[in-house]
Amino acid sequence: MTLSEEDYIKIIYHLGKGESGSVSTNSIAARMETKPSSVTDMIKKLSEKGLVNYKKYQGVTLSEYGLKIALSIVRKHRLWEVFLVEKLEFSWDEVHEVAEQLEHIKSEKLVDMLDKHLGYPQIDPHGDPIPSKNGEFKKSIKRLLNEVPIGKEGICVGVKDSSPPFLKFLDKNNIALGDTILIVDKEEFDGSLHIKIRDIDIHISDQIASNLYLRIIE
Amino acid sequence: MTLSEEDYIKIIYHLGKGESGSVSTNSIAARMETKPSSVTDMIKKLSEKGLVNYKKYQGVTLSEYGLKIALSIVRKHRLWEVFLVEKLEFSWDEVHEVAEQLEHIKSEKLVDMLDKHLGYPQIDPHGDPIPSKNGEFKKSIKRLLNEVPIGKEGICVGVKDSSPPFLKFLDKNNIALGDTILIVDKEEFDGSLHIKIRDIDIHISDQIASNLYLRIIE
DNA sequence: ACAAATATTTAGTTTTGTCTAAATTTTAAT
DNA sequence: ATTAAAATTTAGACAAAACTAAATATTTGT
Repeated sequence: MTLSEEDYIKIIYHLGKGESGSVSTNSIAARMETKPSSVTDMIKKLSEKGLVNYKKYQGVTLSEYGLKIALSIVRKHRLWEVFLVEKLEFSWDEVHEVAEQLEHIKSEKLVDMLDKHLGYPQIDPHGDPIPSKNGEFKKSIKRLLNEVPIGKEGICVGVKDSSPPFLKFLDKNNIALGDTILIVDKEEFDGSLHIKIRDIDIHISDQIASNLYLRIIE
Repeated sequence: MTLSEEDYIKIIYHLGKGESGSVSTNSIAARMETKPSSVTDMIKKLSEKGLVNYKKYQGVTLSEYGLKIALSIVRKHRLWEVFLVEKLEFSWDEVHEVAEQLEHIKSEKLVDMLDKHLGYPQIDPHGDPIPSKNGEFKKSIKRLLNEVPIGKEGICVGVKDSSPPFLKFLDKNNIALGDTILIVDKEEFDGSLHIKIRDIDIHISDQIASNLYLRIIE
């Protein structure tokens, strides 16, 4: 698989999730920032290699084999994103471009060991689920932090209240988009939460918790 | 810089260290596993871009700019090797192929943060020094472990005694080529050493220490 | 010094992934 | 149901990086 082929497969995968069935030449061209004629050429090649199902003028879908490849690329991309945020202090919005490069590195052992090193994460800093080695997916849902059950962990993916004081609070407490948050305990009395973030325990009020969105696994 | 150009620059750098002055077309071709005619083509391109000094039939040397690029690639390669061994449990002999790919990832922040994450290592798992961000090099020397001064650290790069019992001993104590070893203390009484390896303190006899080679910085 | 051996370069192709321009098919509108 | 618009494909070309075969330079052995 060349770099370019992998990019096409990944894009067809992402566009295909829109559930409209098959993916159009034009939409691929737009995402690849290339011309439709180039896309046609590449699709033919991918089709000959058995990675996609293609009928002229009818758009394209991933074959079973193509889907497997796509999932392995997505897996790599998201694991690297976790690595960049958790280990190298990248912020949520800086990771994509670099992960885009790292996802093409070819080494099964590298991916396995990276997965282990990161503690087998199931979700990336954008809250998207990470496919397992054999391509299985957990579904993820978005919840306000105060609605997440005790013991669950999730990724911080957004705020309900975006007022400067609230954002300042988050900043002061070192809570950023992309951070993993574990709900350690909840006080019955006032609904306040004990959470663990970057291995540090902090205590936050229900008011804060009801303005932070987490993405959690099912 | 394309991938291929980077490979050429790196190879010219390594061959050039042989101090014969300029690097021959043939030697580059051998290392690149390509044909001399292809090398000539590429050298012309690199020369036009100001990365190398080239006169027909006279071989090639890196320009100042080319050297800067080469050092940055070497730096990346060796930092990734440290990462693979220290963080992902790769062994000394598994890292090269993967680092060969990782060295081409383009992100200044990635390299800086990786360097920080690894604790600014000065030497890679093969005992070769890692150029600093601005291309400076420490010289490295090979020493028997029992000749390394207290407080120094080095990389395990070889054994003097390669008998099965000795190798078995190393294995049992989790000492492998590529491991970083810190000399914590030496017992005056019997010359035995307290060393730290992978964050674990162990105590080894002088007999062991006099059969293990470390590579240390200056 | 000069022929033979070796090293290097040139010339002309190939492959990959792209492009433009033109042709064709599908979709949408009336 | 036609036709205009949009989407897609074909045909022909190009740049990068490689190749083969042939030509040219350099080095070496005597």
